[in-house]
Amino acid sequence: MNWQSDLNAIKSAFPVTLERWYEHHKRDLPWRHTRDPYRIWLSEIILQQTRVAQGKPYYERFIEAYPTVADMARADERELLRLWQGLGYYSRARNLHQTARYVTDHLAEKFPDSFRDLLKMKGIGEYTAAAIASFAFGERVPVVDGNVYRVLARVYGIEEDITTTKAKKTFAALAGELIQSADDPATYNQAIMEFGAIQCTPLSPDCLLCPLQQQCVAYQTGRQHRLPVKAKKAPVRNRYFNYLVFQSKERVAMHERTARDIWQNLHEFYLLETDEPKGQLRDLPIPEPISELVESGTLMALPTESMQLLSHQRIHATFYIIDLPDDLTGRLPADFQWYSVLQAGRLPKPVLITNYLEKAFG
DNA sequence: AAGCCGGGGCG
DNA sequence: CGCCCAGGCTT
Repeated sequence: MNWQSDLNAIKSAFPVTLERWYEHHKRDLPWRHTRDPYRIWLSEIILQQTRVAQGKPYYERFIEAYPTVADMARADERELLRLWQGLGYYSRARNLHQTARYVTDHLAEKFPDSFRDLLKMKGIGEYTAAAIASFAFGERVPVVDGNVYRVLARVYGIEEDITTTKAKKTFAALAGELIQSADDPATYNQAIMEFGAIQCTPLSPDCLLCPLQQQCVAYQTGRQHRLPVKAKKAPVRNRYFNYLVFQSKERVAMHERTARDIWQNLHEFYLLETDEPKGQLRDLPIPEPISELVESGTLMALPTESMQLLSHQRIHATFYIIDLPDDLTGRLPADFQWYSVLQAGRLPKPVLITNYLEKAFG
């Protein structure tokens, strides 16, 4: 038996193993006692990005308030939103109402009964369409939610970053292949999600009592805690660069950046960085020797503002032109030099500075 | 492809 | 405090 047929054997055994596990471990949840697409739809919308424990009481209240889709369609939107209060992602509630009205008014209270038609409803995406189609109508379409990413990434040792579009395709294709071997697509879909929720959990998966321990690539290679791979988005930091553009007789003072920071070895004006925007020169924390220069100089025109986006930073720049009397031009820090506009134009500079020079002196 | 939308529970 | 949760819509 080569590895290819070996892998296929695992693939066909996997769904049935999960289905059997599910029959023994499934939680008793209210939406598991019905095949009414309305109730299943409601439960799926509530459970989007929401834990079962948090959503369950809401589900009970909604079913009591609106036993049928027509009841929900007739409801006042403010009342529906009030019932939703505290669940978050409030657009879910608005979409819920819209779809209830659509099903009632245009589909004679009969829910779409296929994955394709369900997808057309407001608030129903790939995951929810697959969930309703399989749970209510037995369609053989795979759900791919956070649990499925985690379980498949671990069992098959998939290292792709699950936040990318490419990875979504990889997982959807694998899930679509796997569900072909399921005894019952609805049970299998429930099973893989339940398995992810209570056995193959994000932080401390119960690998020691896991029925897939032998075939799980992650466990066999000790990587279960590092899968799935999920890139964290780098937070964009706001920085405020207040430039004092000292000028004297058609020349400007510049220096080279040397710090371990952006724009290393590029030239810029005298910089005061603050962690919040400062609208005026007098609000800036100007150190002693420089403040004397500013006092003696002349502020020319209004400050110019511009912004530059970097990968993980947003630079907000404000430029103040300060004209210095001749006798003070030697008082800047030692690394500053005076350049004609032409000379300054030839220095290596950040785009932000180049643009400013062009606009102010070009 | 990336940003936005939320509240709660967990280690 | 950061991560994650039965995702989907908009830009």
